[in-house]
Amino acid sequence: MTTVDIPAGWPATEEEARAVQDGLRARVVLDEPGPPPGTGYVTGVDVAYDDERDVVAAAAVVLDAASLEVVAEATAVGRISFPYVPGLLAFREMPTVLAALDALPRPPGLVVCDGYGLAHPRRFGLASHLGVLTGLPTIGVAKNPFTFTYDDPGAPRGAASPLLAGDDEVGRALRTRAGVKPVFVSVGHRVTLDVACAHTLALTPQFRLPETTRRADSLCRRALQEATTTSA
DNA sequence: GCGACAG
DNA sequence: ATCTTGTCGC
Repeated sequence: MTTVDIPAGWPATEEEARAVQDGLRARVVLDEPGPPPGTGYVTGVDVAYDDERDVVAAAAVVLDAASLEVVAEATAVGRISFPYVPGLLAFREMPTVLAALDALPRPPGLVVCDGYGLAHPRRFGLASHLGVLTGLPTIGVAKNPFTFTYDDPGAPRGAASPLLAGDDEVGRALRTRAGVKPVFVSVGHRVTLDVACAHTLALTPQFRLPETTRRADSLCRRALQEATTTSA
């Protein structure tokens, strides 16, 4: 497990953070299909917080895309780098997530984020942000529709409907388990929405949320517990 | 101006 | 995100 410092020059205000998003947004690549689902590696990243102690823990878990077995994992802990502000989540998670990815013993392949990519007030959610900073293909799979609207997809697994920001399709509500609340998929970087949804379905053979985020979620919680329980 | 709002 | 055990149900 590695320890991270907040990068020098990290945005300190909402205004600065929004300016960073506006400056980076043009670097998002949307015309690449992305890695084919079911092959290579897929990595889940997630973060857990202890606001009381100002501690954040991130985890990156690499799965074999075909078997969904864990082949590598890494964690990082640091100080909370930004308050939670809807639309600025990336500034809260990025430094620690980047450190966890760096600590991985092998390339991550496609990265699956817990949150949004293109589906964002300025079309630059944390998945897009992470993709631009790392150059990796990324997607976002969120548990809530945020400020967007959608028609409920049909009940069967695989059913989907557009996630809308006004008239723009910024993502998709995707049913990963029959009769269960859908997840909300959006493109991050270097992946197509169709491919992002295909990956999401490949990663949810049994549960609503992708195996990648389930694995990363439990790992970062353990890392946080350890960092909080252990002295120092 | 007020409320809602990824994690 | 986080506070939080057992319990109802497939």
